[in-house]
Amino acid sequence: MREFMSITKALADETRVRILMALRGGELCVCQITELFGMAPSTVSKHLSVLFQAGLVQSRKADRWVYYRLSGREADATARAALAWVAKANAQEPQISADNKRIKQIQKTDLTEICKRQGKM
Amino acid sequence: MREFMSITKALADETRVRILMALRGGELCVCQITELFGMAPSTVSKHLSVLFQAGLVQSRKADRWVYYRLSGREADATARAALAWVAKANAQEPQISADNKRIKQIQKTDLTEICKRQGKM
DNA sequence: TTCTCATTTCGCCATACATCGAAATGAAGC
DNA sequence: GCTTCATTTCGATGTATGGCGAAATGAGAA
Repeated sequence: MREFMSITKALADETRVRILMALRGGELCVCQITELFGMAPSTVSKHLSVLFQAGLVQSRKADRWVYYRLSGREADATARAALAWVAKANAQEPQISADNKRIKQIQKTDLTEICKRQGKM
Repeated sequence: MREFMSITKALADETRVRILMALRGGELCVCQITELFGMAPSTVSKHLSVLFQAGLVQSRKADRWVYYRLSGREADATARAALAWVAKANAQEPQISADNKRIKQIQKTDLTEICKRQGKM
């Protein structure tokens, strides 16, 4: 039950749901997600931590950046079902479409450039 | 998105999840649910209100009591999928089994008797 | 080792929410 | 119409959580 509640609590915040939907297009590094929401890096990091604790996302470190992606086979059936539910429910949401557009732009920018901007927060 | 978040927020409380699982055995009146959790009637009523706003449960008034049940065809696809996910994820939970046992006991007791006890809260 | 720098952790503040008791509601019976 | 009584609403309180900035972390470069 504890595990299940960690998932529902993770899903009970709009920013975290938007992060999950953003990751459907493939892995993103912390600074890219930070850029997408215009929030402080520490805030985004905390959100990612909550999603990770719930088993909904995985991370890998490469070069100077940490990349997050949706959990696949690593996740148990409940987490996978949650991800499927979230994906289906929000597929048509305007907010998500807007996010996806923005992500495409962000992905064209060099990571170093993005991180430089965030140094001032 | 607002609708979806109302569902995830409704699911982000253990008591509310237990209520949903309890209702899988059929409709229950407010005082029976109150008896199950040993909470104040006002607290249980608030929880049921949250579940109702999210479209996860329906209610009907009969005699002196209000009965709540899981939403069926009334609910949209997202809410129904949520209920299915919750049911599957918690089917084997010890806490839920214990609740189900307790409910069977409660259902043997007369509603008037249950409500009398709660008058003192 | 020392420096750099993306990320995380920590401390703080404001807001949201679970819970309770008391008062309001409103339907059924007298 | 008045009373009863299950439920809901209201108001207050403590706790949990989202947000930020500052400091800590830690891996790679110099």
